[in-house]
Amino acid sequence: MADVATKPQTRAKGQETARRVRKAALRRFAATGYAAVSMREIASDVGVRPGALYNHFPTKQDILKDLLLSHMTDLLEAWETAVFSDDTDPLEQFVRFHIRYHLERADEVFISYMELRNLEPQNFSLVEAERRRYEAILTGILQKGASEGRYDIDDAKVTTRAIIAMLTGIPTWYREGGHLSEQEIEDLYLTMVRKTVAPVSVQSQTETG
Amino acid sequence: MADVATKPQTRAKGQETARRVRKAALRRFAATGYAAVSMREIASDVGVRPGALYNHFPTKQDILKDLLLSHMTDLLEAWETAVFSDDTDPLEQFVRFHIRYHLERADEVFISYMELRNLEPQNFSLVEAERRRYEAILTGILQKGASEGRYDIDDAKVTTRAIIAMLTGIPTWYREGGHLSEQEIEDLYLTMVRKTVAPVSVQSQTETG
DNA sequence: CTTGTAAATGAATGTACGTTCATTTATTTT
DNA sequence: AAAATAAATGAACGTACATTCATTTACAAG
Repeated sequence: MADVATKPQTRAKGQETARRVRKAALRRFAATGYAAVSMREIASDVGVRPGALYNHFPTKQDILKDLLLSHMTDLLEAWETAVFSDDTDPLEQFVRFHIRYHLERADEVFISYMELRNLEPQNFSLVEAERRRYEAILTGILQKGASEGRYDIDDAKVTTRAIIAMLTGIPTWYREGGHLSEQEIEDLYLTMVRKTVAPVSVQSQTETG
Repeated sequence: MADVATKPQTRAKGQETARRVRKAALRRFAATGYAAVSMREIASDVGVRPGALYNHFPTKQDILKDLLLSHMTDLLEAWETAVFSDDTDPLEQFVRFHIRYHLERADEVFISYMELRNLEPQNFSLVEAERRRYEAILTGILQKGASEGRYDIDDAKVTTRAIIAMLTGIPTWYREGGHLSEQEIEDLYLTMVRKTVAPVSVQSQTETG
């Protein structure tokens, strides 16, 4: 066996600590906000002295940047590697994927929205670029459907933001064990999203005046 | 003239200071978050020494509670006193009202969502109760429309949250002077909301598989 | 004019913060 | 076995924090 496979225990231990720092920081940031969390608290969660954190992250700000950026890149990678049966409506794929991914990562979603403003401008730009890439996926699906006459959309970018806001709001109120299953949530939202972009051809109007 | 109308200047000055404290705190909390704002910064904005703040608010926490609670009660009062032409679709009334009110108060909306977690449990409950009252307004409109066959809705509460999330997301990206006017935003979202709750009677399906 | 009171000051309290660093411990490399 | 390196420690750094309070200023009431 070549020495490629050897895993120096010291380095492995260090990476494990870094992982635990990310995990503890994520939970704390989501619970009370970036500014309200001290390095001492994170160190205490990890089981280490505060100074040890600086072997893994140069500053507190870098922990936040790491969390927000990797959330977006993980999201994009998950979409790119997700496998769907080819004959599924792309809009259905996107809606179900988005709901599932975000319900599994309530803390990441929360801090990605909340703590953007605590990023230094340069780090903010990095995260925003990834966010736009993600939105562009849905915009592309909508534009393709519209050009083929399957959807009726006034403004693809506004509709993208409306749909993503609608879907991303779910983790703020959904609780496991509530009266709706995750599957039911998916189905309800898929129906609403489909109606939002549906052709208005023969759709009845709801105005009274 | 009765002495009811007299305004002691000292007290008037104090109320003006309290108003300026709220205003400064609102802007700062929205910009960098509750925990990241110091009483010294607020005092500096107001043009006063830090100790003077305690003549108007017992603690920093009370400033936050004041802002979040009054945002919700102001919102409810604005809805209750809003006058619409009677023949307007209630759903249209609600959508236009919500968008207008929230676009005018981006900072209040932002901190009401962001800083809820920084409220002590008792204050949190007060604000949550008001939020539920507001959601109930839209739920009522949806249920009435559904019972009269004008809307087709699977779950009124889920639909309420979906619509409010969609609408409340607008201030996160809308900027005055952008390529869409506030009127155009209202119209675009009204169309999407109407379609979301429209009867599916003859609506075409968008599935491909 | 005196008394009362609301508002603001200026200084101080003790506490907690992010970060640094010389040193120690544990593991890997030569 | 020696040298190199990664990881963690423990103590310290200067700074900033929310809040308190005796005192002063400015206005109101009797």
